[in-house]
Amino acid sequence: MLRERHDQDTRRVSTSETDGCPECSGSVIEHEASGERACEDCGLVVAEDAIDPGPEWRSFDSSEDRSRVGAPVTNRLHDKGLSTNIGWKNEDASGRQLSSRQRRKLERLRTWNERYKHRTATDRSLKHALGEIERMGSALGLPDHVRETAGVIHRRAQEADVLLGRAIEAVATASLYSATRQARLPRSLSEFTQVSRVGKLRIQRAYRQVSNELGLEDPIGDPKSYVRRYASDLDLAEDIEHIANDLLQVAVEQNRHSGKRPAALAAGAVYAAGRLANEAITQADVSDAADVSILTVRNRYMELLAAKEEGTE
DNA sequence: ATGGTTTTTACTGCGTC
DNA sequence: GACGCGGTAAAAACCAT
Repeated sequence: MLRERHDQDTRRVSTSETDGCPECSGSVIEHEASGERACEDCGLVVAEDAIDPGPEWRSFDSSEDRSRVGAPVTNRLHDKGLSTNIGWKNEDASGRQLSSRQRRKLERLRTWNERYKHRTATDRSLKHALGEIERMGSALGLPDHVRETAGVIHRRAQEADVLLGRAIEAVATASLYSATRQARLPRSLSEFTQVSRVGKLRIQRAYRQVSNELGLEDPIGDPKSYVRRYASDLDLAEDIEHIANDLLQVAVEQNRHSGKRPAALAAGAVYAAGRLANEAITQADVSDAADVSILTVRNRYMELLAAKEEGTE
């Protein structure tokens, strides 16, 4: 018994943006979570890492005015770039020098403005963390949008009191790690260890807690996110993809998946699905596509079928 | 460091085309 | 015989403690 396809995580993209599927000229839908665009009919993945088609800048208040005036709000600055800045020059708007009285007044204003900006301890630590995220992000060559999400994650972590007695840098690193995974850019934890100032263990702990606390999905750890790609690589029909996802669903519900490599589970599911659908695909094919050994494909696929048997009884 | 898992490598026999 | 498949044994890699 197959369950209906979950449609809430895909959305149709307007035809003006796409030319339809190159294979079968079916309509192309976008997978929201992964950013992949795939054909609705044949499952061919048209483009991965699609550019977000949404509006680039939002309006700053609820008004309709979207005039592009001023800098965009960014989560990469601790105050989102919205605080007041006072120039350092001692001149007025038209460039005239100021009187000494006005100059002293301006000095005071600057002082207080700076104090206000970094007033609270949380602001200061956030600033620190965002600095670290920037530093590590550029050291690892991660794209801007990843650093941006890392900033958001860190901010949320801070609001959820994850920091308590933890090195800020550990949480910052964890946030960045999490953001890169969200963006499906698999970087190993050890790469982060090399640029971070804290040890692997602390980062791991922080990562666990952050993702638990914030309920973040881990797209890399989710076997289903691999299915589409493998199925596409192997030129498999869409219903096979569905069967594979269904098998994974059952296995996850029975907790048969913990500890197993997600990619391996996905590979097993794809093979099992192919077999159930009488598709001519070999274990070696799947093993190749998924970069998992043949034996592992075998073990996973048999487990999945066993889980399905138990589930239906 | 250690112990428990999973994954990989290597080698096997069986059936089919 | 070549190929796909299922199994075992042992080493390697991984992860949590």
